[in-house]
Amino acid sequence: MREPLEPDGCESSLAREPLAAGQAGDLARVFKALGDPVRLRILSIVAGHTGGEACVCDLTAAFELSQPTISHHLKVLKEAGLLTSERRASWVYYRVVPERLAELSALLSLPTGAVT
Amino acid sequence: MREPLEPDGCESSLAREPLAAGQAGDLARVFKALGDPVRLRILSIVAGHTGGEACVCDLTAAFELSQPTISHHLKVLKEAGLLTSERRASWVYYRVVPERLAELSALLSLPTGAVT
DNA sequence: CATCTATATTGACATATGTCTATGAGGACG
DNA sequence: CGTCCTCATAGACATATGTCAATATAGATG
Repeated sequence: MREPLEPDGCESSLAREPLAAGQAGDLARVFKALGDPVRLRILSIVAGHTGGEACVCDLTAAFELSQPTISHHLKVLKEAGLLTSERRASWVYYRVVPERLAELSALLSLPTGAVT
Repeated sequence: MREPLEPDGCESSLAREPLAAGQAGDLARVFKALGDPVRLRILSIVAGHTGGEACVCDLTAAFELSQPTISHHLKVLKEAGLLTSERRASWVYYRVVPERLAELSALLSLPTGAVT
């Protein structure tokens, strides 16, 4: 889940051609990771955090959920390629992967001059 | 699920400010709808179909899944505001809602000159 | 009206998912 | 070295989800 979501230089759009089953599976995993309110908020907090990163303690403080639950969501986001983590001393800092978001964003933007 | 995903003229980005719990819930429902390979392929087929629309028969033909299963996925996509349907004679035609995709696309595109 | 075709709904069932508690692992620090 | 502190993993459990077979609904057509 670290490689680009699409095979090649084709920078995509859902409408370009029928999504192959394989690509659809990879993509679905990423969107599924986004398909939870807590994970969306985590992503939003990390993205908006000063320095572009947030430690787990910042996140657990932002929710009324157990620390393991937050940890679980972070794992899902990381495995979807949406976050990276780095340990510094006792703390683990998470950052968003902007390229990943950009890929999704591009995929969802339909060609403006679509054939109608 | 037909209203815009964000309250106001704020055209968004995940990083702009911590996503409120309510917005996150609405958004998550939409991303969850995208979080299935079959639904992504359905969306792709409809988006890429001549005339911008496809009838259910086009879709059932494209998968090795039962007709009720396809119907179920269409319902999920429709309730997420990603598709609309229109009945003409015996057939029901589905179309993507480009505004909805555009909203998501905008939300996922981080501000380029992000504060680092 | 009877019937056929296209699509939707219902109910059932196996699997996936989100959450928790309990516990483990990695460093800091006395 | 023992003890905190921060974070991750494991296991359990209730609920959600994807799928199917069976059935219902809507419109066309004889």
